[in-house]
Amino acid sequence: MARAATTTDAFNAVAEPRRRQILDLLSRGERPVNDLVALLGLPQPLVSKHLRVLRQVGLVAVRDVGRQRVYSLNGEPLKPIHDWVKAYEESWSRRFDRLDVVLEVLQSKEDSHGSDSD
Amino acid sequence: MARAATTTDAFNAVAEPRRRQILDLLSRGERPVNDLVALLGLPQPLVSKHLRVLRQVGLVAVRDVGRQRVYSLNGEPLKPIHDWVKAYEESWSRRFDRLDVVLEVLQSKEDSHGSDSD
DNA sequence: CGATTATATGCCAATATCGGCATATGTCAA
DNA sequence: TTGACATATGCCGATATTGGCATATAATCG
Repeated sequence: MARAATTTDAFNAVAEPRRRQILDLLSRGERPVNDLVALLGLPQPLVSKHLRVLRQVGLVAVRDVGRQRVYSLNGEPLKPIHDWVKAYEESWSRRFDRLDVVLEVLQSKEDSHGSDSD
Repeated sequence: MARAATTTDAFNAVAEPRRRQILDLLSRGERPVNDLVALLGLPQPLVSKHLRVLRQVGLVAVRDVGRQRVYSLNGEPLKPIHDWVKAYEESWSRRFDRLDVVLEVLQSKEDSHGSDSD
């Protein structure tokens, strides 16, 4: 085995920061590839490759306009991510409701287990 | 280069479904490793390895209790994920506000570009 | 047709993963 | 001390990634 393919999931596809950047740009409106290339300052083949991954998980759609390919956002595959993290929202916003847990965290940081930093 | 380390980010750490499962279990309360092993039905070394990754990105904390190591959830590193996806929430909940985009998606699916299924 | 523009693909190197299995480390009990 | 229990680590194989560079494919223009 190995790590799951980046095209398995939105989870996996979006773990790559550049792909998140691309989505962020597209959220402002559709763009042809070369626009993205210019905005990102990355080599064109690399951008095309990232777009391919995003296409395969359905996060972007393409449309042909002359010799350009215009990419647009399709956020729906992000919903599972949203749904999943949303359940944890309280764990940081109301995190002092469970002081015991906080204390445990602090305690384990002071303890002697190689300080779990690795 | 290669793919970013799983320990780089919460984004990367959480791309692995088993690690999400572990967090889901811990969200119900802290647990020693063997509890998780039993609940997940996975080999113990594998669980320990996943826990290590989660520890390295700060998603879990450990506490020693006798010869057991009790793991607990720390959701805070998930906040960046939440913040990021949240911005896209409208793109699926209000997705018919931009009918043009929807039409483009449909159109590109009918078009002849190898149907972007790959 | 040939040239140019726009984008996608192919191949390569380097890397780090996940899972399997064996084993090290650590802790408590007799 | 010896042993049993709980957990972590080490090494291995197989795989797939990201980025680089060259090149293929596609479409438009003269």
